[in-house]
Amino acid sequence: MAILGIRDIAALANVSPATVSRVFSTPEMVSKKTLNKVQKIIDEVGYRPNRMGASLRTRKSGNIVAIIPDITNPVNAGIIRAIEQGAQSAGYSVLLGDTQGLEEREQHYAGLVSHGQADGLLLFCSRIPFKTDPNLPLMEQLPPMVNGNERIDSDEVIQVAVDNVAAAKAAINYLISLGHKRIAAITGPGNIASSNERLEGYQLALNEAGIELDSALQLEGEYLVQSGMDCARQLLLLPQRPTAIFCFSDDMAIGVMKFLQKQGFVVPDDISVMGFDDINYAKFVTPSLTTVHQPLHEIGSTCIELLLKQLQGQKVEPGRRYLPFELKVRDSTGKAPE
Amino acid sequence: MAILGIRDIAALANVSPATVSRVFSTPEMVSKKTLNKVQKIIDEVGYRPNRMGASLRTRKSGNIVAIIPDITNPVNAGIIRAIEQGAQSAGYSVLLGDTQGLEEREQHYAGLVSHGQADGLLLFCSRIPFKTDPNLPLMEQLPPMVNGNERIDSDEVIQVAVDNVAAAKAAINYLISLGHKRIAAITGPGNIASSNERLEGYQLALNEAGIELDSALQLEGEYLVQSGMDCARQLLLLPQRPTAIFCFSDDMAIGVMKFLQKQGFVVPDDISVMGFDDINYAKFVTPSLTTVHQPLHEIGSTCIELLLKQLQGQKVEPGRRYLPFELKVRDSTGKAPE
DNA sequence: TTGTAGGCGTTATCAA
DNA sequence: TTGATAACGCCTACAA
Repeated sequence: MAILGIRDIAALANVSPATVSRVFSTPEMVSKKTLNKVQKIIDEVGYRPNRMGASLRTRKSGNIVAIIPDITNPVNAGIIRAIEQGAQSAGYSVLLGDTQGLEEREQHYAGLVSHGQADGLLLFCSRIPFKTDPNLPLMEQLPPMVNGNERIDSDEVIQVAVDNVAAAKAAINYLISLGHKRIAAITGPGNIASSNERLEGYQLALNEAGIELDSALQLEGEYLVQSGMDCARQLLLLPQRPTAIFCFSDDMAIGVMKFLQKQGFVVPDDISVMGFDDINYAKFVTPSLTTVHQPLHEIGSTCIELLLKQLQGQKVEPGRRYLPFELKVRDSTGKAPE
Repeated sequence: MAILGIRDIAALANVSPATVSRVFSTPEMVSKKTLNKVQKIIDEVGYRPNRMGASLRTRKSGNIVAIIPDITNPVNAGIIRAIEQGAQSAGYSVLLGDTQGLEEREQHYAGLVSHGQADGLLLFCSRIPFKTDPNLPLMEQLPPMVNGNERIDSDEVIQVAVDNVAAAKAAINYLISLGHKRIAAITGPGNIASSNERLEGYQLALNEAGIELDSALQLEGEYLVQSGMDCARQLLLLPQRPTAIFCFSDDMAIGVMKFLQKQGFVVPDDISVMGFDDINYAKFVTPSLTTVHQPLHEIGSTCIELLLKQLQGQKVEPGRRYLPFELKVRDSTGKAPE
């Protein structure tokens, strides 16, 4: 049995193809009687309109692309889930663009929009994956797009994220309030915007408290458990050890705790550890991890919402939207030792 | 500037649309000279062929759908990453179908294939999301499809997974070898195929060792950390406590350990805990978790490979492919107490 | 409320 | 090696 098209259905129902089309797109414009008649045929033969034909005509694919560095990262996974839900309930499908941080792949996936394979873009990295003419306004050169998590340095892009500077500041202020003065920071990779913002918040908080910065206490990690362990080792070798370690991701914090414990240190009595993200496991490691909560679902749903608005032709104001973070105090932080 | 089409390029380059098309699809059939000429125009105006037009003609969308219950689960995320890589390097894009376990959503996403929006299907649940006629051979009614992880009861479907029965058996045999006789099992939801297989392996291993089954030691969880904690509480309330607990997911094992420790038990001295999956955090919790390793990357890459083969018109034998699991012995299991 | 007709952008077939 | 022509399946003025 060959696959039937709209004309076959029309013939079987004794109506025109246009009417069949209307049954799907604007059923209120079809009389009850014909509607039933056509519907019956459709159900009988199991006709499904071909999306490609429709897309070609309407110039809408019904897809959006989400460009993320790593779906394996719980932060991204949480965001993507919210995106997928929002997209689905608006009739859109989500194309997954896992880039492993590679610019080449970011461009590949952004290209899907240029090819008409997707209508809009959700971008979770800090590069704009399009060649743009600096003489023209940026907004006019970009497709419907929302940038999440990683800041892009432009006021013309719609951005959704937590205020990383303020969040890091809040984290450090809490540690300071516990009496800590030698506070180490384990950052993410130096080319990641969010990591640099957190670093800024860290330095700001220390400055405001009149604590001198010590570059030996500032280590660069890779947002992975293993780099937490590596950095912890380095910090323990210091002549003057920190009394608290602020990690820019929970994974690294987990690595730090693991290493400290292996070396016989007690967290938080000897050294306090603070994370960032509040992944699921943060409350289940031992001791449970004090960390900065990111509202993953809200980040994802805000991103998709703003994108859908654009796709529906509504104007969305460019610029940053900050979503609220929350300091989750648990058991990995405590008073500074004497 | 309006978007240019293939005819515009053809006009600019003084060739026919067919030639421009060939520059993309079969450049070896175009003379060097015309190739260069056309290429130059393409680069100048930044022409990108519209995928919808091509798809309509070729009846290939270039997309595949991955239907998974929850992208937030590290097991799924790991598999998806491998899938995405394999798909991308073959020129396919991956549509993400996160279903939250809802049959309705499974069908929605499977529908993308019927609508021509995707060419094939990767299925990580145990229902076939198509209405099929039981009188006809199943294979002829299904689109190119591969089923991963969750068994479907049919020899006509291509399936890729770990041998859950054997894996669970190996896990229990190891516990038995440590002297454990009262071994509890915390299963996944009762409608999940993989969970039932693991349960089968658990029972088989105990039977073969001549250990009587005790239904009080067999609890149903939800694959979540929280249900691990809940089940652990129940087990501790038993008149005869287990000396070992086998959890059908690492998340539940982490919950179990957390609860045991909170109650003052020492793992593994008082009670041994074994997980399943070997997620990233398994080796970083305290004590590090003994568990059954699933080869996530290999599962994903095998799935996509078998799907791509079908999409290229090659015949793929239906039936199950088992990928090797591995027992990872760490610190959460030890000799049974006297 | 329904039908007619043309075209969305590409590729496949066939002929040159 | 290249070109002319006809679909692919659908939607949407416009006309009836």
